[in-house]
Amino acid sequence: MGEGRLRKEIGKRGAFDSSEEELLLNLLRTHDQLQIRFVRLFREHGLTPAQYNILRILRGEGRPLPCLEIASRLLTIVPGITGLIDRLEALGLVMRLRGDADRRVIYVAITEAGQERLAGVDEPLRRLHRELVGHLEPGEQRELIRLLEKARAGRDAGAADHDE
Amino acid sequence: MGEGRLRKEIGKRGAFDSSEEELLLNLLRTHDQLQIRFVRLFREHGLTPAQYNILRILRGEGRPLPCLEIASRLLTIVPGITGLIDRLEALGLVMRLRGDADRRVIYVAITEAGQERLAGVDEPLRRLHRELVGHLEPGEQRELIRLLEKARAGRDAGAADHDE
DNA sequence: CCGATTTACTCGACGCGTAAACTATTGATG
DNA sequence: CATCAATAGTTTACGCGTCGAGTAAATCGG
Repeated sequence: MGEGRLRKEIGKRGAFDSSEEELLLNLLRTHDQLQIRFVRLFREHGLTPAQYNILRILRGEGRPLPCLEIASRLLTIVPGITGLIDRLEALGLVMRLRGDADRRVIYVAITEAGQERLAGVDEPLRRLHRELVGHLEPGEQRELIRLLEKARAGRDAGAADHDE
Repeated sequence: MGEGRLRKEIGKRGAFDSSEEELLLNLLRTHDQLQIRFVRLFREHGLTPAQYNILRILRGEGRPLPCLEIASRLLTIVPGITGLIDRLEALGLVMRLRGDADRRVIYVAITEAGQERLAGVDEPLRRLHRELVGHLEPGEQRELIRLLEKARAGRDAGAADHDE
């Protein structure tokens, strides 16, 4: 039954080539389903996931950040940032500040409206978190976290500690 | 200790709100890192992930499929299919066949070139699968699969039909 | 001080996911 | 047969990730 379910969902013909493949397809599939829920929630609050992430980073940092700093934390490639900031600025949720020391840098700051928008998302988001994975036992959650971290460590193990 | 690492990567300020949040962020983050590798591999073969998935579905099924049938297996919303098929057709990897019985239906068939393109990806993809998660013990892989399925089942299971 | 390089960011183009509205064909109903 | 609803697929519009190329400000060699 472990393999029958995903195979049916994806519409594959034969068995999985390997347990690695089954695992990765499960991971991708799970992500997709979760993502759909997050997208919906953010949309209800007039935000996209990318916009939410930027606001979240700015709030977390507590000070304006350069565009490139934001980009590096998003794992997103640089050029996309401009448009994202454009839209957030048009929504009045962030503002651009030109740097004094280095005038090449443009700092992005979250506005009051941005803070409020974010605050409105906090509680529904917590509820969604519980809805999505709250049915896993605490021990299962820890184990899942451990396995995911181990999976990721396989790739960047040696590089993990060179912090950013 | 398991929480220090992701927090540093994402650039969060405080601790996680909950283990649910930590779990979900780990999942999203893991997916992103894996996805980067898949995208690269497919690009080396002149394909995008979406294009690969369509070819894979067609090969797996072994017969032409209607557009909507493909869309339903991709978890992708319908309209995107048109453009995907357009590009695959332009690349000569699939072709459209008008249905005899029902002339509304357009069947999509994989071509010889499509089969060959796909065959060229098979082995590198298997290698990538092993590289990405091959360092997990077989037991860990099974457990991870089980936990991911359980995580997904929380959503699908009872609530699948009331589909908000 | 002038020109070349570097840094930080922007612009244009393409692929794709999503939603809303449209066309074409089919099947049911009168 | 005429018409209307449902179905298959497309078009259009927008947001976003990605790539390649471009611009403005700082920095460095002369």
